[in-house]
Parts: sequence; structure tokens; C-alpha cells
Amino acid sequence: MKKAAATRLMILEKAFELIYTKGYQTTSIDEIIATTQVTKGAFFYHFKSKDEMGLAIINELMKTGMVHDYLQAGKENEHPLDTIYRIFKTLLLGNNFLKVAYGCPAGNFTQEMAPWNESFRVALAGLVDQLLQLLTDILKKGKKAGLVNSKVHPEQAVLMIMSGYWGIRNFGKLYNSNDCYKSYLRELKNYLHSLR
Amino acid sequence: MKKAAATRLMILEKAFELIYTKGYQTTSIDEIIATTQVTKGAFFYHFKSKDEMGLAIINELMKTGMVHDYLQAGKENEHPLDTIYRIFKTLLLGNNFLKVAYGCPAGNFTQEMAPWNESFRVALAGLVDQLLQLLTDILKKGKKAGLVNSKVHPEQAVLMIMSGYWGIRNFGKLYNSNDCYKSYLRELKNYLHSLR
DNA sequence: CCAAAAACATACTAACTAGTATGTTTTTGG
DNA sequence: CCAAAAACATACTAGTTAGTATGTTTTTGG
Repeated sequence: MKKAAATRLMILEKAFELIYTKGYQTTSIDEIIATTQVTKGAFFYHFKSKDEMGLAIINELMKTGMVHDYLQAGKENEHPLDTIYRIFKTLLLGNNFLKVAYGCPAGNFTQEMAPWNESFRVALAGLVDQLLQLLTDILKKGKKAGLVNSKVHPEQAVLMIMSGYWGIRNFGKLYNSNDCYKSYLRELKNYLHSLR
Repeated sequence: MKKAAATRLMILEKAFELIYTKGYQTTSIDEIIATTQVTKGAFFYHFKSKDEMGLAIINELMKTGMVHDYLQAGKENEHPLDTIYRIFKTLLLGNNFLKVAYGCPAGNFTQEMAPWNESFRVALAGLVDQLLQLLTDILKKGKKAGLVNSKVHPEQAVLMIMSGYWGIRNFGKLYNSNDCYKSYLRELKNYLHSLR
């Protein structure tokens, strides 16, 4: 029961990487089994269908992995708005799995699949809601501590911030350069300052 | 020479709609010729390849069409920041071609194709640069008129705004609802206010 | 009007797709 | 140890894909 789990996990991880760079629909099962050295029989033993694998990637890999990426969260004594800035700066400039040319895995997946696969859409929404919650909590604590302006709507502000993040990830693809990340981060800092 | 041009244009328009909803790679030529009632011979007479058609869609349809969508621009006497707000409000809530479930055509196209087709990437970058320029000009004029804070960096602010737009289009897909558009617009208004 | 070119039509192909049928090997628990 | 189940392997299938080969029809300019 141990080696089988490893096989399954390897499929998920390799498939995730392929899908991140190439997209879900254009990543074929043949390609996945070629890079994993797993045979088709093994693949379909672990997953009834490609979509079942896709869903497992969202729920078993991304859901846990992304929270980890975002949650280098609250160093104590740090201003909550600085925390948020740091999270996105690290995500954009300090993450060496994510590549500027390939954008954000969750963003890509949403864009491609949400309109056509309700299961994917719901799973992705759950995943993203986790992150929104995490960020919203930071702002709410900031409000309580008087470090964030009382007029700020945390959910609304977080939606703006996350939208900006997804958007700038797409701009990175468009220009194939992280210069736009830097420009975005400067303006994010201004925006966050306006929340004080 | 007239009917042929109409055929070509119809292919571009129908293909654009299909690609907008389904994505470029998952829209097949067979599907395009089925919905246009054009035969495969005619299709490949007008376009050497699928990619040539894709490029024509960007350069001949979207490049002109999008500027039109954005450029219900400057009513005179309107505050430039109000103009920008109105542009995005109209785009998000008042455009009856764009559907919440399918996002932004240019954003989708960029996400899917920019990493894998340099011609597409460059064409899309040209298209987007037009819009950024249009918005940047509005802010620059606002600065000159003293209606926008002199500390504002127009390019930087516009990048933030457009990123937010692309991002919230993706959130629309994620939740399959335009509620997030409304929330985003409220926060956009706050942000724009901070530029005064 | 009429030849040449432009525009369109039909039938095919080779490569790829997700998925299945039918095995063999490996692991597991009594 | 050994049968049964779990895990994996191989060969196939039916459908789809972009693109081509080879036509026929329509338009155009002299």
C-alpha cells in the first residue's frame, strides 16, 4: 500500500507540472505516462478518467500546496499591510517554481476549465476561498488593532488585491518579463498605503 | 472580390466567438467550418493554417474591436478618474457580448497561447498596449489638469487597473456570477479616489 | 465572351486522443 | 506459504485533429 501511493502521487505531481506549463486540455495522458514512466494501465488503475486526476490535482496537491506558498504569513510585530505586501512580493519575485511565462497555476486552471467543468470550478473556488480567507483575516486583525483604516472593507480589498495578482500574472505571460511584476508591486504598495 | 472577403470575415467572426467561449486549442477547424457552413477547402484557401487564422483574429478583429469597446472614452467635462471608472463599469456590467462565464477574450487568449506561440504573444501585446496607452493618456491629461495627484505614476496605475480587470474577469469565471464584479468596482472606486 | 485565376468543395490521410480489454506481476493478510 | 486482491503492463479501439490532394465552380479582366 506504500509504493502504490507513491506512484499515484508522482502522477499527480508530474501531471501538475505539465498542466501548469501546457494547460489541462493540451496535456495528454500519453504525455503524462511518458514523463512519469508509468504505464497506461497503472494510470487508469489510479484514476478512472483524466478529469478524476485533474480534480485530485486540485484537491490533493494545490489545495495544500498553495496555502503553504501564501502562508509564510504573519511574522509577529509586522504591520498587516506589510505582511500582505511581502506575501505578494515573495510570490511574484521569490518563488522559484512559478515561472513568469506560465503564470499562476490556479489562475490558469480557472481560466481554462471553470466554464466547462463544474466540478473543477467548485474545487477551484474552494481552493481560492481559502486564500481569500487567509488574506481577509490579516486585514480584519489589522482593523481591530487600528492599523488598517476602519472604513476599509476587508473582503472587497482582498478581492482587488487577488484580482490584481491574477491579472499581473497574465501580464507576465504577455510580456514574458517580470518587469511588470515590479511595476505592479510598486503600485500595490501605494494602494496598500491608502488602506491605512 | 467581395463575397470572398465576406466569407473570410465570417470565418474570423464565428471562430472568434467559438474561441472566446471554448479556448483556441480546443476549438477545432471542423467545428468552425460546421458553424460557418464553409467547407474545409474554403477555410484553407483563406488561411494557410489554424494559427494564421488565430493571428488574423487578433490583428483584424480584436485590435479594432477592443479599442471600440474601451473607447466610449472621454465625455468632455468628465473627471478623468470618473472616465476610467465608467469604462470599466460599462465593460463589466454593460457589455452584452462578454459573458461572465467566459471572461475577457484577450485575457483568455493571452493565458492560453502567449507561452507557446510567440507570434500570438507579440500580437496580443500590441493589442493590449493600445488600451494601456489609451488609459494612460487619460491619467496624464488628468495630471496636467490638476485633477489627478501629481505623485501618481500613470503607467503604473494603469497596469494595476488593467491587472485588476483581467483578474476579476477570472474571478467571474470562478464563481460564475457577476457579484464579484460589483464588489471589485466598489473597491476600484476607492482606489481611483486615492489617486486624486 | 472566354480563358485564367480566384474561390470553393469533397474525400482522404497520418498523427494523436481518452479510454478499454485482457492480460501479468506484486503485495497482502490469514 | 498461498490464494486473493491490488498494482501494474500491453495491445488495441473508435473518435478527433490539422492539414492535403484533387477536384469543380465562380468571378474577373481583356
